[in-house]
Amino acid sequence: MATDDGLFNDVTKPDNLSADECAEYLAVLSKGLAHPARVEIIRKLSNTDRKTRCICSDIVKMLPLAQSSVSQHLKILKDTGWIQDRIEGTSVCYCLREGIMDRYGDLLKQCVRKEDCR
Amino acid sequence: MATDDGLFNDVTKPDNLSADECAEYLAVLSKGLAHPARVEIIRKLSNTDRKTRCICSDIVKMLPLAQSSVSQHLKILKDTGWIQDRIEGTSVCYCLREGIMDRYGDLLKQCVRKEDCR
DNA sequence: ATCGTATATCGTCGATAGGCGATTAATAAT
DNA sequence: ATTATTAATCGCCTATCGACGATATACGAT
Repeated sequence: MATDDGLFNDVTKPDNLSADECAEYLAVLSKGLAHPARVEIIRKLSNTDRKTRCICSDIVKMLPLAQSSVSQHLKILKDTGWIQDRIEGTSVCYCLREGIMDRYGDLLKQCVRKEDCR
Repeated sequence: MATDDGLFNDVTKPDNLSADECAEYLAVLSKGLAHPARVEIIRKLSNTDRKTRCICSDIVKMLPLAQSSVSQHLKILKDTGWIQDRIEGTSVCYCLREGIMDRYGDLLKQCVRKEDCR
């Protein structure tokens, strides 16, 4: 089952953001991507469809980091709204939050390209 | 005249990046946006065309931060490749690097959407 | 030469990031 | 019940961030 913490949980909801909220939200999402290891994780997950397994241990194997460090990065990605997890027996399956890439792209356009935040 | 430091100077050049370089570059740019004040600055600059003046002191006025803090954020934006500066008499004119938004968008697509980094 | 304005840089401080190994917790297998 | 596997968390350490006031620098105007 999907977990429920993080700064911007209801990633699917917030739509009429004030300019400040826009900036805040964009900053949070950007912070999620502000480390190469986390970019790698997002790339990996974006190439794994939702039905496919996307297991934590695979991510650990993929990166030149200790398991604890990877776990930390996964937590940050979860807290910043990029990913979800789902427990499957003894392992944990990670996947991108639905539509998060598009949402990020939209925010970039909204907040950065033009003055049309509300 | 445009200054010349920062991690990814030749923002106009790097085009066939390895996967790692892709991740690194995307992380650096993302770090640039990873603070609301910097998002605000980028928004401000993106709504200011290149001919228009985009003066440092205006940015300071816009933000609820000390001048030294704003200067620090501007430095980070410069170092991460988002902006350029140009001295004009006694003030400094800031603007977005040419095509940086598009480049960021492209990187997102390249590095995150599909496995087509080189 | 002096003053005012505009910016960058320095030094300090507390908070956060990022790394690691060790430990804990939870399940699966024996 | 014991053991193995998987992943999160803890504690520790160092480095970087982010804020600030103070200072330095550079220039224009007087």
